Amino acid sequence: MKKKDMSKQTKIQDAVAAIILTSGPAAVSTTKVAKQVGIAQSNVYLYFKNKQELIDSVYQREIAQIMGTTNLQLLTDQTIPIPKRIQYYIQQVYDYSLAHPDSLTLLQQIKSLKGQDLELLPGVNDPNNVVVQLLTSAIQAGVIKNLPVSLHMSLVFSIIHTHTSNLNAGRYLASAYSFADIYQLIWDGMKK
Amino acid sequence: MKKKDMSKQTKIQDAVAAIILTSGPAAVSTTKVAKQVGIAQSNVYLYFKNKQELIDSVYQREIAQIMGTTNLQLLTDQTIPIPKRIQYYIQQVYDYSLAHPDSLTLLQQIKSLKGQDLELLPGVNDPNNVVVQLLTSAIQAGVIKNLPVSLHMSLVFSIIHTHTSNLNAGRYLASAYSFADIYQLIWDGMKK
Amino acid sequence: MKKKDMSKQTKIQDAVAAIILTSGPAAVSTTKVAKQVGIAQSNVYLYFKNKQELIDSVYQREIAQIMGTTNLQLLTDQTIPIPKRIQYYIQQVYDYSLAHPDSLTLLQQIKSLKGQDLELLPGVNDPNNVVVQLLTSAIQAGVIKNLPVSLHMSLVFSIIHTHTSNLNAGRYLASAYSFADIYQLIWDGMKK
Amino acid sequence: MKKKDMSKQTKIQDAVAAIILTSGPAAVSTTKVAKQVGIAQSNVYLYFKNKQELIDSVYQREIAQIMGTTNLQLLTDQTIPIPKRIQYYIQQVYDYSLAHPDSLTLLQQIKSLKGQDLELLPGVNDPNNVVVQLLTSAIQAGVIKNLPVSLHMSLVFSIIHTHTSNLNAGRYLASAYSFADIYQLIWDGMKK
DNA sequence: TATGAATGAGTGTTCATTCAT
DNA sequence: AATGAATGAACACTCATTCAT
Repeated sequence: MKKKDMSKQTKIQDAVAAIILTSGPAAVSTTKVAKQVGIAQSNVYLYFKNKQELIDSVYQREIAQIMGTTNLQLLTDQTIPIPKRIQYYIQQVYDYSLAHPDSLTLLQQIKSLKGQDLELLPGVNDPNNVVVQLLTSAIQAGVIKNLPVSLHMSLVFSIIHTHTSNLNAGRYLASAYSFADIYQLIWDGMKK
Repeated sequence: MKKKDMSKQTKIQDAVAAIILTSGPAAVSTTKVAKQVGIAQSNVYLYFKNKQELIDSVYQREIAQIMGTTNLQLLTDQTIPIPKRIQYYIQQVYDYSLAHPDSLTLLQQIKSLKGQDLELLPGVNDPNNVVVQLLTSAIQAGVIKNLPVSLHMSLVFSIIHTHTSNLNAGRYLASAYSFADIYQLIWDGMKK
Repeated sequence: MKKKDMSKQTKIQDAVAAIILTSGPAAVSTTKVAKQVGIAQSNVYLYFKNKQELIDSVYQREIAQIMGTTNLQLLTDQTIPIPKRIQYYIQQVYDYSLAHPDSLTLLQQIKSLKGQDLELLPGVNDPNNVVVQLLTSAIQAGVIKNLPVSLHMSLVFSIIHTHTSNLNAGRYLASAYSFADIYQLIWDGMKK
Repeated sequence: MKKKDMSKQTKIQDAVAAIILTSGPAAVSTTKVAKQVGIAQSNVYLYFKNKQELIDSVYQREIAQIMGTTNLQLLTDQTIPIPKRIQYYIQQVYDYSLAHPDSLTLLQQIKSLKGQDLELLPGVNDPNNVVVQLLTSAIQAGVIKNLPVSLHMSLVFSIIHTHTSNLNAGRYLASAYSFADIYQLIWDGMKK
C-alpha cells in the first residue's frame, strides 16, 4: 500500500539509496536504477534533469528527513542551559541514527563520490546553522573546549555513526551499550 | 629529479592517489591515470594486473607508509604505563597525519569505493593488531571507557582527520591549535 | 525492399552470418557487425545481451530454419518403410543444403568457435531426436550397419556439405551430379 | 627428458596446438602461448615472423607428421590392385587418427579460423597428390563411384574423424568397433 | 638467444543522455 | 507520463608487434 502510494520520484530515489548502500556510490547508474524500479531507463529523466541532480536529490531528501525529525526549538530554547541543549542534540542524532541506520552511511557515501572530504553535514560552515550556533555559544560560554566547531561535530557524528554501523553489522547487540554510555564518551570529549 | 628516479609503478600509484584526492575514487580510470603519467593506457597493465589491484596497491602503500612511520615498540612496551602508551599512539597518528595530510583521506576514499563503510584502518578487527591490543588492555585495566575498541579508534581517527582536513582546506592555521588541544579532546573522551 | 521490412535484430544476425562466412567466426566483432548494419556499436546490445548470445541466436536461427523446412512427419510415419524414410531424410538435408548453401557451413563454423568439434547438429545425442530415433530403429531392424548413430549422421552431413561447398565454390556444375548419385554413396555406406 | 631435448620452436608449436584443442583457434594469442611455454611474449617472434606464420607452421607440422607416417609407396605401387591400395590408404588414415587422436581435429580447427570451409586436407585439388591420383585412377577404372574425388576423401576423413572424436570423448570403447567395421562403411560408400 | 618495456589498435561492454512516438 | 530506440563516449582489458638492451 505504501509502495503503491509512493510516487515514481520517490521510488527512484529509494533505488539509488539501495544501490549506494549495497554496492557503493560508484555503482549507481540510470540503467540499474531504472531496472530496479521497473521503468524504462529514459524515464529517469522525466523526474530528474540528470544523474547528478538525482543523486543530489537523494542527499537532500536524507538531510530533509533528519531536519524533519530534529526538534530545532529544543536546541534554540535559551531558557534551557547549554549543556542540556547539547545533550538533546546528541540524543537526537543518536535516536535518528538508530532509527535510520543507513542514513549517515548514505550521506557519507554520496559525499565521497565527488572527492575531497567535505563536512559531514551541510551547514557546518553555515553560521546560521542551529547546531553551529549552539556549539559556538557553548565555546564562548566556556562550556565546551575551545576547538573548531567542526571537530565537535565530527566527534558526535563519527562516534554515533561507528556505533550504528557496528550494530548494523551485528558486531554487538544494541542492548550492550546504552545511550548514556555513548553520550558519556562524546560529552567528556567536548566539555571543558 | 625525484620524478626521474621514480619507477613507473610508483608514478602510476601517485597518479591514482592524485585523482582520488581531487575527483573522488569513482573518477579513477586507467585512461586518466595513463594520461597523467604520460604513458599509453595499456601500459598500466604492465605494472598492475587490473584496476582493482592497482587501487589496492595504492591502499597498501599508504598503510605500509603509516606502519613504517609508526614506532610499534613504544606501544607494546609493558614498562610504559598504558595511558602514556595511548598518548604516544595518538601523537603518532597526529604527527603522521600532519606530515601526510592526504593520507587518511586517501584511505577513507578508497574504502568507500566498494560500498559500506568499513573500519578506517585494517586490523581493527584483528586481535593481533597492536593498537587493538593496547586499547583492549586499557579497557580491562579500567583506564579507558568500557566501549567497543572501534569506537575509541574512530574517535582518534575522526578527530585527527577532521583537524588535518581543516588545515588542508585552510580553514584555520596550524598554529591555532596545538597537539595538546587535540589530544585533550580525544583523551577526555576515551578515559574512564 | 526486403531489407526495409527486416527488423534490426534480423539485420544484425545477417551481418554476423555474412562475416562468419567470409572471414571466419573469429572475425566477428560487435564493431564490424554494427558497421555492416550501419548502426552504432552500442546498438548491438539493445538487441542482444552480449556477443555470445548474438552468435548463439544466429546458430539457433539456422537450426530453426532447418527444422522448419524439415517434414518430421514423413520421418516418423511408421507406415513408411524405414529405408524409404531414411531416403526422405537424406533428400531433405540435400534439398535444404542446396537451397541454403551456406547454412551447414555456418553451423559448422559457429561450432568450431568454442573449440573441440562437437556434433554437427544439435540433438545428435538427444535420444528424443527424430533422426536419432529413426536411425536407431534402422540399426535394430538390421536395415543399416550396426555403427554409432553419429557415424551415420556424419556420413550424411559431410557428404552433402562437401558437395554443396564444391558447388558453391564453382568446382563443378550442379547438373554434373544428381541427388541420386549423392544418395547412392550415402546409402551404400549406411545400409547393411 | 624428451621435453628437455625439444627446441623452443617445438615447445611453442605444442602450446599453440594445446590451446587450440582446449579453447578453440580464436583463443590463440602470443601472450597465452608464451605464458604456457614459460618464455617472454616477445620471444615468440624470435622463432616465428608473426602469429599467422606460427599457426601455419603448426598446421604444416601436423601435415608433415601425417605424411611421415604414411607409406606412400604402398599407395603408388602399381602391382597392387587399386581396391587394396585404397584399403591401405583408409587403414593408414585410421591408424594415424587413432594414434594421434587430436590431429584431425587440430587441422580442422586451424582451417576454420580463416573462414570458408576449405578442403579438409591440403592437396585435395593438387593433381599430383598421391591420394587424389589413386582415387582418380579408381574412378577411371570403374572401381569406385564416379563422384568428385573430394567427396570420397570427405567420406574417409569425416567418418574416421567422427569415430576418433567419439572415442576421445569416451562415448564408447575402442574395442566396440573394429577397423573392419569402419572400413566397411567407407568402402561400401565409395565402391561402384 | 632472450627479455622487458612500450604502444596503438582493437575487444566487449556500460553509460548518460536525447528524441520521436 | 511513458517508452524504446538510438548514439557517442567512456570503460577495463587484451592483442600483435617492435625495439633497445
